[in-house]
Amino acid sequence: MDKVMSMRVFSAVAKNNSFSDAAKKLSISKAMASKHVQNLENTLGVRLFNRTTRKLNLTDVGNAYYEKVDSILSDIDETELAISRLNSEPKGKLKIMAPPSFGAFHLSRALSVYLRKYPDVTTEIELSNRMPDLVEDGIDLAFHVGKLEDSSFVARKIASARRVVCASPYYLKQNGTPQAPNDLSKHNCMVYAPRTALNEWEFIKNNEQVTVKISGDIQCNDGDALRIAAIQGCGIAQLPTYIVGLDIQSGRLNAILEEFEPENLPVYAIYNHRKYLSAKIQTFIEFMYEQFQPEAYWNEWT
Amino acid sequence: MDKVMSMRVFSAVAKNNSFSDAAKKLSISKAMASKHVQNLENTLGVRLFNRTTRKLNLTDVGNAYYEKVDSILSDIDETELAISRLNSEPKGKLKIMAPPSFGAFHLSRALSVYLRKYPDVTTEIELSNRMPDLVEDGIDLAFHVGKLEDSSFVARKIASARRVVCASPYYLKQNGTPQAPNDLSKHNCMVYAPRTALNEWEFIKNNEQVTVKISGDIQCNDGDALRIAAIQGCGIAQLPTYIVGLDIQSGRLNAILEEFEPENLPVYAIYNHRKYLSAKIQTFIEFMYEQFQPEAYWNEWT
DNA sequence: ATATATTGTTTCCATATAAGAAACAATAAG
DNA sequence: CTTATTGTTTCTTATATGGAAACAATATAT
Repeated sequence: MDKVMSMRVFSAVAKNNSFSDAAKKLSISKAMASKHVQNLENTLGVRLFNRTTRKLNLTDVGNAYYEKVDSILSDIDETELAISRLNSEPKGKLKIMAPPSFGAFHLSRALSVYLRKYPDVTTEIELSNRMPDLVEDGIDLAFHVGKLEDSSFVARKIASARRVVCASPYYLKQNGTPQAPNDLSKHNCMVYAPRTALNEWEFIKNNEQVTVKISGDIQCNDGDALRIAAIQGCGIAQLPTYIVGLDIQSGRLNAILEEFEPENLPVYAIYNHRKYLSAKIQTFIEFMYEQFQPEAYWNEWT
Repeated sequence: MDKVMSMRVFSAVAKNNSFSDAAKKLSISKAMASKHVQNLENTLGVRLFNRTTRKLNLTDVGNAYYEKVDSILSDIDETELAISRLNSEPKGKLKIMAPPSFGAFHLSRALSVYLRKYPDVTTEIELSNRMPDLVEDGIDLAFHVGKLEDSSFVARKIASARRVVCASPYYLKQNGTPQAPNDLSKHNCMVYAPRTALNEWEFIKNNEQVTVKISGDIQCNDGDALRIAAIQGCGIAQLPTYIVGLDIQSGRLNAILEEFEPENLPVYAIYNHRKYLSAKIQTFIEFMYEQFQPEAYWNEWT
């Protein structure tokens, strides 16, 4: 028998000086009203009302209890209301994790708009190339580019990342421009290994996916570092356009082998659970999704 | 599912960072611990913990809830403890009702001793000849002399009241002393009608109860008034010894027809309920009972 | 690597409980 | 004297409770 309910019944009976009226107001039978008060009396070992079938009077213990019960009940109600509100309005700290090459520019760019829209939300951002442990690290939302291995969390695709092979104009002038994927074997191809090593590059040739083993003198898990290396003419890199899009647009890098481009990688927002998702997380995921509809701005530069 | 229990489980899980440990400490199965937290999450519409089988973390809603839950729980516990104590230690106001002729002297005499023994008890005394309505009048304890009609309350016999026929020496000298109950018909017999009218007096003759119709020019529901009348020589009265005991002892009144005395009347303490009787009432009943053991002092004057 | 132990969850089932309808006892009011 | 209303009790049924065991996931030990 639910003690909180018993307390509600007791309070109502005391207020109305009647079991019947209290039962009506609480939409329960008077039989239950009677049992609830008895339940309280039994657990407390105390008589709360002196009552006959016609008269009702709080005992003085009952009176002392009554003085406390209402404040306890309203404490419970207020707390539950506040908790529900906390979850239904975007509010509180949003802990986000993202790969540096994605987060440093694109995430913070979007975030600044989001935070202006929801001023009660604050953020803590961790940029890292490691795979996040949402529960252990207490992370609300993590971004991941590429296929997902683990499925112990929920993922929502928010954008796609076009991958492009590129090099600096200077490098291409010095070493020639590859015309087909296989030409890459003669070049210094810098390996981007975000979270998983990638010493193969994907392409699409005659509607068929082909992979080309590549090699070079730089392997790095940080896309921005490779971008700098490419710009400086160290070699060729296959990088997402969210890293090199602007460089290609401005001519610092040239895209090559565009006609062999592989399928875009998915960009996921991943989080812990689907049920009872808090408003701050829900609205942020939705907001990020909107940002990159119908196509992420970083994928086009012509 | 008891919400208070669910809150206790939630609090324990948060404290121990473990469902299993919390379950052990609360002596429930871990299955139940899990269900209780789910119960809370469902009623609140909120995720309280991020959890996998190996890791556990409060969500920030969970954290906000946790900050409140403990204070609510301790509020409930403290209240219940205080209420139990209130009932188990003599404390608070004791509302007593008694017939004036009994209360004005004997009750207040005993009460002054009782109150010295239990300083946390205060009293409100109503002296009245009417029959008390314990519930309506909010009376903790009432005293009644004589047979009980109503049985909607609990009664405890605490003493017996000897009844004696008496008159002033002056009256007897003027009108003669009756030698047998039947002689009373020639006398002015004052009718004492406490709560129920008594125009018959009881006697015992040859081990058999006999009643004698009496008449006189005074009928009163207040014993003390009749006592005064008797002392002043107005007539003969049959009165309890708790009223006239001292007068007979001092010679202001003479007892007559002592060999025909009827059975003593019971003196009852009556109260509302037997279960969960508060300490103040319980101890007071016991105290009063002790006062008049083995025999009430008012019944003997020789 | 493989085995073992421990975690939180789920399933299953006997048991206990909740809830209300109706009968009941007590007592005001008409 | 009848009627209506009170709080309690009884009775029955549908539901919930609670734990054992199976389960899935994942640390730790060997």
